[in-house]
Amino acid sequence: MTNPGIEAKIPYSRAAYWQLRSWILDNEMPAGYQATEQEVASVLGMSRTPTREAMLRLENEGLIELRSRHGMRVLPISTDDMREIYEILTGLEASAAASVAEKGANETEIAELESSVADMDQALDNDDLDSWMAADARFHHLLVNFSGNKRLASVVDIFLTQAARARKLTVKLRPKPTKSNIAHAAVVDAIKNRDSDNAWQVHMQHRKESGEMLIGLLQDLGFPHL
Amino acid sequence: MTNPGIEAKIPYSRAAYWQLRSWILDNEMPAGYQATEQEVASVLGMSRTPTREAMLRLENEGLIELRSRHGMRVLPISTDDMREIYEILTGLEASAAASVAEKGANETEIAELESSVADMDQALDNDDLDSWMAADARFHHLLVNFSGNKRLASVVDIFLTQAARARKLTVKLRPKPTKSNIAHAAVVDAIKNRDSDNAWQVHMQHRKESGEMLIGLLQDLGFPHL
DNA sequence: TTACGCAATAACGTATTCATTGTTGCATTA
DNA sequence: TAATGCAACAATGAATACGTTATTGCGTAA
Repeated sequence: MTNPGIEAKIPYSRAAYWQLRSWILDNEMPAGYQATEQEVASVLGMSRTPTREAMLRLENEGLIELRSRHGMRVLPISTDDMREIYEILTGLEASAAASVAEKGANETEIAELESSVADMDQALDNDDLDSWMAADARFHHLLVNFSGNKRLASVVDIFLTQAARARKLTVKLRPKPTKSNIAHAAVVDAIKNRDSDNAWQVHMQHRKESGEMLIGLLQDLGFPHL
Repeated sequence: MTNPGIEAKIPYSRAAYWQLRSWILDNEMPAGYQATEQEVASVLGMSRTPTREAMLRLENEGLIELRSRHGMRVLPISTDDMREIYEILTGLEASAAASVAEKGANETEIAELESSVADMDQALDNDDLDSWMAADARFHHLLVNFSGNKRLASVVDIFLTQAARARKLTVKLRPKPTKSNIAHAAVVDAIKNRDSDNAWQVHMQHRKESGEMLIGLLQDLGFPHL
């Protein structure tokens, strides 16, 4: 009735993928959660075929593990895993920052970046860590997208997703991320000045530090994994 | 009879994946090749189910595209694609080089790196570009593996694979890659000196240059894609 | 001749079926 | 009690079956 003709029918396999993904990221399927294909299929209300397809994709993206005869298992994230992930993100996002600075960003793009930095500042003033996390995510997202490199954006997204659960756990425990805001503002400045070396340098330093901070936190708090 | 008990039975889906992958990389299924699921399954001598699984994986890895009702299509690689891929490889491999230099490599590892550089030198003396390409690949492979970052190694591998066909096409046409050998040797030196900044710098510069050279070649030779 | 519409077809997405094989639990034995 | 062997079971990997729907080809009309 509504939307006559624009029936965007989503295939079951895709629906299964998004549903499982969101359950995992929301910790409704926490790290270590295990279930057979049939169990998952039943929960999703479909057959094993599209379920399997979704699980294969999630395995490729590093969120779950498939062990024959044991079904899927939601992967825990150890501090070593986080180290790997942050090393990758550091390299890739720094590339993106340099690339954006080199080719230059238009006014709209600059405005969007600045607006996300402003949101981060405001969130910090309000001690609103949820908003801060959202604005921070937006900044990183914009940055890699403005690089114009679709593959890069997609890889970064995959690893951000892998790290998402751990970040969610620690954001409340970390010191006020004042430095992050400053670093982001500096990256925007470098982009405005078309100074790609500086953009690279600043962003890399920022990612390195925040990665080390996060890993330190996880270790101190005794999260060997998850 | 032979190998009693150690029957390493490969699942059809995995066999299909490797078979298709090798056909694509060897250009037996050239860019643009198109076939339905049923056709591919018939060629592989199995049903659509494991075939489909293999195709999904190849799609995730960026080698083919799946279009409903049209089957799979081997993706062409345009110069823009190569630009994206090389930008990613530059960032990631430079990270790896820095990481290896920072944590240090043991004698065996150094020896392996040096041996691959030596092979590259020898291949160059003999004008044997196939051997050169193999030794070059080995160097890059060793480098990312010695970083100890499994995720990084695996992502690099995926993008190297995407670029493989284009590189194969151009290696015979490019100028003698003397600079590559020098750069690789310099990276090894930086690793030996535990100079991570230098390793980063040299490797990044090398990747940037060879990427630009390759893209220039593709453009000059009028390969808009493939 | 070109555009349009309809019917036949073919391909996919999903469900179901089936054989194979690893796992689990229990009974037996040292 | 702990270890071993066997039988029942359960989960997967693969094949097949089936309904839906986009595409293609042909005939008709402008």
